[in-house]
Amino acid sequence: MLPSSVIYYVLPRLQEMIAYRVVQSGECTPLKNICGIDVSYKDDFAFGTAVVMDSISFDTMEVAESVTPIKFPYIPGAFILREATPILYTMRLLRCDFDLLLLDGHGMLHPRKCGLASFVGVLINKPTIGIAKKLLCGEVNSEYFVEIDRTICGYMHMGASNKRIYISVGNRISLRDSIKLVSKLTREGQSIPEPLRLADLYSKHHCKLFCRN
DNA sequence: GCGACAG
DNA sequence: ATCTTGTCGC
Repeated sequence: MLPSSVIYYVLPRLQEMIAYRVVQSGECTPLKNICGIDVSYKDDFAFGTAVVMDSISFDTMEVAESVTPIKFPYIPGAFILREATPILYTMRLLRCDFDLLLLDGHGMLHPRKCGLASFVGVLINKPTIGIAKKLLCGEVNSEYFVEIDRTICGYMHMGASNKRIYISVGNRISLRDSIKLVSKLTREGQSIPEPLRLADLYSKHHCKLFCRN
């Protein structure tokens, strides 16, 4: 089992170092191939699914799936311990390239400005956006921006059926562009951007199929 | 000390 | 996240 000193001292220092590398702005180049990765869990295994989709046509370009052993428990604020490895492993299986990665969890909307999307974004040095269903920290202001210590770190987006999601910069993109892209990539009647919604759907499906044998 | 706490 | 049947609602 993981020593608590790693969770309470080593990991936070690593997160602060990674947060320092986060770039909160992006280039003007069009983001064509969008990747969404999500992970489901069953017993001792993590089932990761990556979906790459064309941002204009919404055509699925590629799907990759992986099964890896679960190494860590879920600890709020230390989510990267549990989910980063399955995500990186699944991403490695992709044959086609992508311009933007969407992840289930926060980016810089995090106590140490380094949630899952920022951690992975800095590691792979690509644009990433964090999309979470619940707040880990911060307060929503009157304009739906989420503040930590009076600094804007994210945005609360109202999806279909009054379902809300919290958007934050992962890496190499602005919050403004993140909000725009999430809206653009979300289908009518849905609240989660399509690549992530499919990744979630497929990973749960893969998980159930796998466990029936 | 107590409660809150991404998936 | 996952464990789980029927059930309330658009």
